Order: sequence, then C-alpha cells, then structure tokens
Amino acid sequence: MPEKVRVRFAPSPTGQLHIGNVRTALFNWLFARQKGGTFILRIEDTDVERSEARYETQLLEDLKWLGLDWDEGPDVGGPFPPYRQSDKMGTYRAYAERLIQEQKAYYCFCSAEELEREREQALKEGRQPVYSGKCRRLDPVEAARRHAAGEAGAIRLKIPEHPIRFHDIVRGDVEFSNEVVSDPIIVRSSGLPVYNYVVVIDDADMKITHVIRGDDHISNTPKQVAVYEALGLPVPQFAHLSTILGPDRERLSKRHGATSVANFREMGILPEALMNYLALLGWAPSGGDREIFPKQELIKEFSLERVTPSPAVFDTEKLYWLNRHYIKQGPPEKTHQLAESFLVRAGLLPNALDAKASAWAGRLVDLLAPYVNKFDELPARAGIIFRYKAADAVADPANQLALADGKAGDVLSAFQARVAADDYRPTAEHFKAIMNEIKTKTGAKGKELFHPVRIMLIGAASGPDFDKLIPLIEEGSRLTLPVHVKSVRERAQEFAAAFQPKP
RNA sequence: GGCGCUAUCGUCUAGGGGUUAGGACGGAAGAUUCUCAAUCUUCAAACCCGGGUUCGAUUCCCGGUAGCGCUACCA
Repeated sequence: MPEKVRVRFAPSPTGQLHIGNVRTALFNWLFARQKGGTFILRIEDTDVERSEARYETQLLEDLKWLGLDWDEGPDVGGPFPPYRQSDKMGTYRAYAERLIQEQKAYYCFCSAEELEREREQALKEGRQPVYSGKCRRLDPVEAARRHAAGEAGAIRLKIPEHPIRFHDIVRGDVEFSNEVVSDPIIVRSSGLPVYNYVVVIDDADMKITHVIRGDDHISNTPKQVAVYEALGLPVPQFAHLSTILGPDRERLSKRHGATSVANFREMGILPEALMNYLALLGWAPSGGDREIFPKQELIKEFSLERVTPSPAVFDTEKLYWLNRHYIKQGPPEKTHQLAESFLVRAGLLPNALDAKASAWAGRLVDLLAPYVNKFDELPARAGIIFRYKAADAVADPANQLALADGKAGDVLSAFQARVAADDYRPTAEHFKAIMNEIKTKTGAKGKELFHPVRIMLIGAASGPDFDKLIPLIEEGSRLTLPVHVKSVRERAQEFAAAFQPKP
C-alpha cells in the first residue's frame, strides 16, 4: 500500500506572515489536498527570544483567511504532539544523547573566539571555512568526563566521509561534496538545540513524507540528510520552491511595500485572488493557457512536478487583475459586505444598516467596484457621492476646458432651473427627459451636453453612467448616513452659486 | 572567496531537436450612438553569450556571464 502523503508548514512566529511563506504553506496544502494526504501545521519557536504568542495567533488567522485548513496542529492536536517546538525540548535532548552514545556526534569544547579565528584564517587562505574537526578526535571518554565536570560544550554531528546527495522534486538530483559541509552543531553549549537538527526530529516524528519549503534551505539540506542518516530515519522527499523577488530582482522584503498576508487583507485583496495569484507564481498547469483557478480547480490541477525552479518577480498588477476578476465573479452579498466594511471604516457608512440603506450601499458598491483594484480604494472613489463640493468642481483645472465651452453656461443654467422646478422627479427617467429637453433647447449634444452636467453633479467630466448615478445620489440623499449625500438639486444649486460662466 | 540554485516577451509562464515560439498581466490602437471604468477586437514585445553533439539547436552537454541563495553555538 502506498504511503499516505504527509506534509507540513512550519513557520516561526517572529513577525507577520510573509508572502513567500504563505506560498510555501499554499503549495504544501495544495499537494496534501490533491493527494488526499495530511497537512500539518507546526510552530517552530526554538527561537524563544523572538517568538511571540500574538504572532502565533495571527499566523493561524492569516492562514484561515486565505482559505487553508490543517488536519493536525497546535490548536487542533493530532497523533504526534506536541506541535510546538518549545514543548518538545526533552525529545531533542534524548536523541542527541543517543547520537553521542553511538559516537555519531561528539562534544565540542572549542570557544567561539577560537572558531572565529579559524574561520577567518581559512577565508584568508581561500579555503572553505569548515570546522577543523578538532574535537572530533577527542577521546569520547575524556569528553564525557569534561562534560560531566561541567565544562560547557556544544554537540556536533559527524558528517559522513561520502558526498551527500538527495532528490529534489523541483530540481532533480542535488549533490554536495562532504568537504564543504562542516560537522554541524546540533545542540548549543547552552543546551538549546539548533534548527537544522530540530526540524529533522520533528519531521521524522510526524512522519512527514514530503518536505516542501523555500530554496533558501537547499544548502541546509545536506546537513539535515546527515541527521536523518545518523538517526537511521527514512529521508523524506524534498521540493525546494524558488524565491519570490521584488521588482528590483532582490528578495521580496518589507521595503518593497505590502509583503504580508495581513497587508493584503487590509488593502482589500480577496483571499481567492491572493491564492490564485500565489499559485501562479512558480507553478503553471500543462498547456499554460489558463490563469483563473479557484481553490477547487487548483487542488485538482496542482502538481509538484510542474513547479518552476526559477525565481519569480512579484507582480502587483497581475494580483490586482485577479482581484478585480474575483470582485466581479464573487457572490454579491459577500463582496458587498466586505466592500461596505471599508466604507464603514472610512466613516461613510454607519456600523449598522437597515434594509433600505443596505440595498443602497450594495448598489453603491456595484457602481464603484469596476473602478478599483482593491477595496481600500473605495472610500476615495466614493468621494463623488459623499464629498461633493461645488467650489472644488469649479476650481479643478481638469474641468476648465469643459466649463469654458460656449454652450456650457446655457446647459448648466437650464439644468439647474429644470432641477429646481416643482415638477422635478428624482429618477433616471426624468433626468433623461430633462437632458433631452436641454439638448433641443441649447443645441448642445454629446460631450458639450454631458460633461458640464457631470461636472456639476460629481465634480468631474468623467464617471459612471447617469442611469445608475442619478438614482443612487437621489436615494442616498434621503437616507440617514454619517455623511449627508447631497441631492441633485442641492448640487445644482451649490454649483450655480459657485460658477460664473464666462461671457 | 567557496559551494549551490537559476536563466523564453518589461513581468508570470507554456512549449520543446525542425513551431508563424503559445497564453496571461502590463503597454499601444480601435469598437462600444457623453466620458471614465468594465467588456470585445487588433498590434508591438522573448528563447543571456560562446563552444560542442547533430543534417539541424531556443530545446541536449560543457564553459562563461548575470541574478539569487547558503557559507553561524539564526530560523
């Protein structure tokens, strides 16, 4: 019977979840889901100094937001606990002692200064700065005596005399000469185990079959393989994912702007869009002519063999494109709710909406959504509804040309008079009728007719269709909102007062 | 410096010993009886360089170059 796939995502809670790490999580998850295997979440917090509980909480939330779930983890448990390294120190200790017993590891009493000197010397002579192996030759009995006497010493693993090779699903066979691999320290003199050692124990204990991680670990892999071999544990398959770069082709980092899951969520990027985009970064389906992959499709199509080994530049524009796509495609209720939360936060909508206001807000979102890449742009876009000021419209340099047009003055005064009249009805139909009247009366048509009116109503010559805009403005003006929406009549009046047509 | 990984349009990529080297984002142009957005159509845009193998390499091999990573008692 084929072994069931078990993969893990093992972040360290030392900051916000970086986009490169989420992609690693995603690929692990996709692989597990596709194979019907197990996806495990494990917290790597041997770096107790920098690890913080609040980051761990956020980590779980960010992963869930993206749409990932895990079968085993610190919060849900599982058959191979603990799922947090800091709860497991005794195990690491025990394995290390076993390695010493079997003489596969040894105490090293070299001081930090001594090692540093050797390193510099080697570098100066153009040699590989590997550990000399001085303490490797120490008599084990003597070493044990010194250790027992309280002398501080680290534990080093003996690297075998043969080259270390391993198979990488993404890159094929990789081989490292043993001459470039030092005997690695697996337990510090302080007693704290080292990452490259701990990770192997954890992966082995949890019966991980495929290690999918960033390619910055590729050079660590020989050391880890050596640990597996020393312990007599089965070596898993590896798959090293390429680095995600910024536009300047340097590793994507904070100075490139938004790089954490939380950042993207706050910007109003939909999780579906982020997942789809991340999947396309370093992976493509056969044929390569499809871009839209909802979650279920990804699970169906994903394959580790098709992951590309070359580094990829993060392209915000394509992310935005996917985000716009999912905004358009998504279920309206969900989109509305999310979008409205951004307007609420901007103080444009109240926290609680009654049915009427809610319907109105939904239409507002529908009207503005085609104009935004992400929802945090919505409040600014909603300015045409909420922040109308005639004085600004009149003063805006972009509007001067349209307002200076010969017929603009006639059109505007006719419009204002018509809107102020008693028989004005705040509907799209009546608006259309008025526009036709004015067209006949002034002889203005096309741009010379519509542009001045649009400037009068929203402060810009271009914007959404009047058919949708007019009812939205009129109905909004009758709602009780944190910011009053000025009606068409109010706008026209205010504008007429502010605007002196040139003779 | 050493070791490792990588190399197709500006970007993400498909492809693969003989192809008009395909798709997508972005860009440009046009259509859509006001504009903008959306939508649709069209266009421009690439096999890093040098050797080798071969009748033929962008594809396979080697070297160079460049980018990135690792080179810790960090993870």
